[in-house]
Amino acid sequence: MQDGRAANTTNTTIAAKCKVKDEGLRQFLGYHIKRAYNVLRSDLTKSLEPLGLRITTYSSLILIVDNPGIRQSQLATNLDIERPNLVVILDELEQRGWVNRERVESDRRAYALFATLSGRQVCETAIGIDRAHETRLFSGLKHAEIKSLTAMLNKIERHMGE
Amino acid sequence: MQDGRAANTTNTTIAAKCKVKDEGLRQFLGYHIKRAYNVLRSDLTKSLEPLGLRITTYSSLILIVDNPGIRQSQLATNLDIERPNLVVILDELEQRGWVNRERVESDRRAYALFATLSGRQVCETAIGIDRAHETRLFSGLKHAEIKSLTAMLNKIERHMGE
DNA sequence: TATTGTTATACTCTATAACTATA
DNA sequence: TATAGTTATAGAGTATAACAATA
Repeated sequence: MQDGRAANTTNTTIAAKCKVKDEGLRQFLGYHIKRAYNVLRSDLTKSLEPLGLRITTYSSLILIVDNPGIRQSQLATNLDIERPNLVVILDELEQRGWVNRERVESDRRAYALFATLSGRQVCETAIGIDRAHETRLFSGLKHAEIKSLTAMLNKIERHMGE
Repeated sequence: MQDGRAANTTNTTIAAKCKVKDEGLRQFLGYHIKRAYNVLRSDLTKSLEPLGLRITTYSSLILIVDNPGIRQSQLATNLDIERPNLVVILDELEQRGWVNRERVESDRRAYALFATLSGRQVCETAIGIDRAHETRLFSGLKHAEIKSLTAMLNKIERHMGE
């Protein structure tokens, strides 16, 4: 089964007329997670683009809206983003007028982050878009399936800390 | 542990003393898929690195080993990789001596891809490493859970074609 | 005209080292 | 000295347009 190239003169291109064999890849759960993630990322990116948000800026904005005064370091930790990468994300959010950095008086090294009114508004809109995006892509799954899927993914994610 | 400072004047830094609220993000399945994928990607990348393989070169190599004579365009389609990006992946595999591009006589635009002996050997080793990696990270999941997880992810993935 | 592989390019995400200013 | 934020930089993945050779 491995080697289709019986003769160069008769049929050099067996793979071309057969279905591609991908059992070797499909045996790995990680392969399916990657493919599902790519589909989701691509669709959500396109869905958020009209708002001027990327997935990273959107995720950051949600946490800032829900946690007024959060520090950059806390945000980075919670989003699993390296601090240097967060800087440009916040620059972008600040430039759009959606987030403010405010010096913390008690520790002048740190910045506390606050969403502006328009930041909270665009965040609400984005959440609605995200919900619609997931409703669309997860329509084949029952509510209970989504819950168990979430639980299993959390188990995988937490496994690195052990 | 995080925050010892009680009050600024009253309390400008509420988030600093509370656990960060991430329910807004955690309501989305896509967020959990992304985090699980990042953990998996990072661990598999490190695991394959000693072999000189990246995830993309490794995935390509598996498909070439399992489908001798496959064309680049077929490979790109099956891996959901754009053709231009596949070129550098194959350059790398060819440079390592793991894959050969062979002109197809019946269509001289195309290349048929074949794994070399050492290509098949490194692929076998990599598959063993991948299995160990998944065994490690999925140890919290039962076999039946992994199967249903795979099925659900496939549903999500296929939803884009509709 | 369409397709295969290629080049060039660009954008995003991720990752690390080193700097500054505060603590 | 240690930490918060920053700068600079590099690697990897992804995406599109345009080209040459071939169909």
